[in-house]
Amino acid sequence: MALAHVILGLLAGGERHGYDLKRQHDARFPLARPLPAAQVYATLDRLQRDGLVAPGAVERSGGPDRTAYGVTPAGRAELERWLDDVEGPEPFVASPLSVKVTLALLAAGDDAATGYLRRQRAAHLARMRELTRTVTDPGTSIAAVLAAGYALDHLDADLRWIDTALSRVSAYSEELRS
Amino acid sequence: MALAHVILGLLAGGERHGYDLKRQHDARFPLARPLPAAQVYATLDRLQRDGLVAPGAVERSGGPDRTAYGVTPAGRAELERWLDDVEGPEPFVASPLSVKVTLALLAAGDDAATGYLRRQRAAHLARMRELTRTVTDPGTSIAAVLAAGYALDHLDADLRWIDTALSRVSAYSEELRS
DNA sequence: ACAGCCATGTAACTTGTTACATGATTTT
DNA sequence: AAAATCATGTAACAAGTTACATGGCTGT
Repeated sequence: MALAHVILGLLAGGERHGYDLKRQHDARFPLARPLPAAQVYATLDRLQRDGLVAPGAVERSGGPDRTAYGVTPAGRAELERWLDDVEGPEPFVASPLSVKVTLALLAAGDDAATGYLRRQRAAHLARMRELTRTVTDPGTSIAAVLAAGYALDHLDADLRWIDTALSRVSAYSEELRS
Repeated sequence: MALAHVILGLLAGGERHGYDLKRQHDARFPLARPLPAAQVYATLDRLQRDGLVAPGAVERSGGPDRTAYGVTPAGRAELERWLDDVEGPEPFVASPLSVKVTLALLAAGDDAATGYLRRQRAAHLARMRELTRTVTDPGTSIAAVLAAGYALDHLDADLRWIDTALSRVSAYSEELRS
């Protein structure tokens, strides 16, 4: 229910209609994938079904009717609960990188896994150069700087992992084969 | 189609039946969430529909029939394509952390966002202590060490982000309100 | 005898994705 | 006049999750 909470949060400031929510989202999260409008309407339907939002004012001006939605008391309670909750201790760890390396080792051998790690390393470095440009550009908003910084830190974490993985490929490969 | 590729990879070593794939998965990815068996059968159905796997030998021994599946040539090609592909340049960045902080700022103000960041920081540190125990335990398999190391690096990246975010809450808050 | 794992599957449901239809307004 | 964007929605589909039904085998 990730998107549902985002929409609740955006509605907390007052009633808004569907497309407006899409615009708010795209403005607030500049480096995130633009939200497909269709998903907003679908999510609003579910939120209304669950009693967390309710339709309010309807604006009729030329084009199609614009129905604004507002957060109900139950919705406000749910939003508060979610905001208070720390992002789960994540009891499980499954990284896309290690999954791919493991399967490359199993299905195609050490060389394939090593090659993959090296290519991934290069791709990460290229992406990091791009993001660094974004961060250092003085015209970038704080929201975009924070988002890009987050991505940079995590790409760097990936790089560290890639290097330890490279140094252990042969030992890991042996373990898998046993 | 994440799980589909995992299953293709596990089948690359030879025919296996559904439950065996679940066991393989859980053994290969020790810190990942155990794979619900039902999902294996559903995914095998889709893979068969798409011509990437084909049913092979059927073992009939006491219990229910065990149908083993094998990778077709098309499946092998798809697996190779996927293994060669580096994990996308991820053109979009949306971090659960920054989403929550942004919404906390919008919906509940600076104090709520700051409080959330501090609580999240404490939760991360606790989780990192746990994972460090796993990594340093000499009995841990290489697979588990790699998985835990990955998680540790990324929790550390989160911590760095949390600290920069804490130092910019008020500036960010102003930007959002403008 | 009973608990628990092995093994297969069905059904219902939730979230997210894509493509499409419709038509108005705004910009070039 | 054409193209882009505003704005709403439907329909079909993909992927993952949970609960359940069924029955055999294994260990205590």
